[in-house]
Amino acid sequence: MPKRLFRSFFARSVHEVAPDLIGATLLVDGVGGRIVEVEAYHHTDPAAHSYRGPTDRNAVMFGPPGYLYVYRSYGIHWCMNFVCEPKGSASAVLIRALEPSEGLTTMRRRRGLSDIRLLCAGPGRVCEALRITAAHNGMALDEPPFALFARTAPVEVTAGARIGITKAADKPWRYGEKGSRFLSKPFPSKASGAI
DNA sequence: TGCCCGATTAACT
DNA sequence: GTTAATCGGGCAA
Repeated sequence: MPKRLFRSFFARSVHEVAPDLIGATLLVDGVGGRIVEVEAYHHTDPAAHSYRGPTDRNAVMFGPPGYLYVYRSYGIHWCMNFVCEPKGSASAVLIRALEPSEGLTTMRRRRGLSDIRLLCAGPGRVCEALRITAAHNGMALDEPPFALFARTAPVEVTAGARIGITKAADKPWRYGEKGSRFLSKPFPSKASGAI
């Protein structure tokens, strides 16, 4: 049985946690898979929701690490983040893609498609497959319905520019499993390097 | 109060 | 490659 990850796992730099999450398994009510793509957001980062200080929406980011920050994207989708660093640092990791492994039938039904490669290939898609909504904002990641398990084998992690942002777009704070076919987009082979 | 725009996705041409 | 869908947050006035 893989080792469970608890909230203390997140109490360090978001740039350490983010690559360490690649290969970990995330389950919500027993449904989910291996994390293969994430992005790091730090409170000093102009692209981060926390950059301009606390508000009603981003309040969870300013709380303790190990909790879930969920926000509405483009008025349509939900996106989920894991809060990192000591309380008040307002840093978080955006979960961008999973390699589906548990509850495939459930995820296919929720997503309305059968192609396993598209079930969790993008932050909005992950939340639809795991049925994450604003109701999960502020919940602890080491308590039901959530379960996190450390990776069981070494993973080759690559980094690259984050997707869909205009500020600080040059920062290589997108991390993913090298060569995974479950990424939301491939990492440019030239601009990325193994860590 | 009004306006702009976004950590996206799917369906187009 | 391009664009519509869709709406709340954040800031200017």
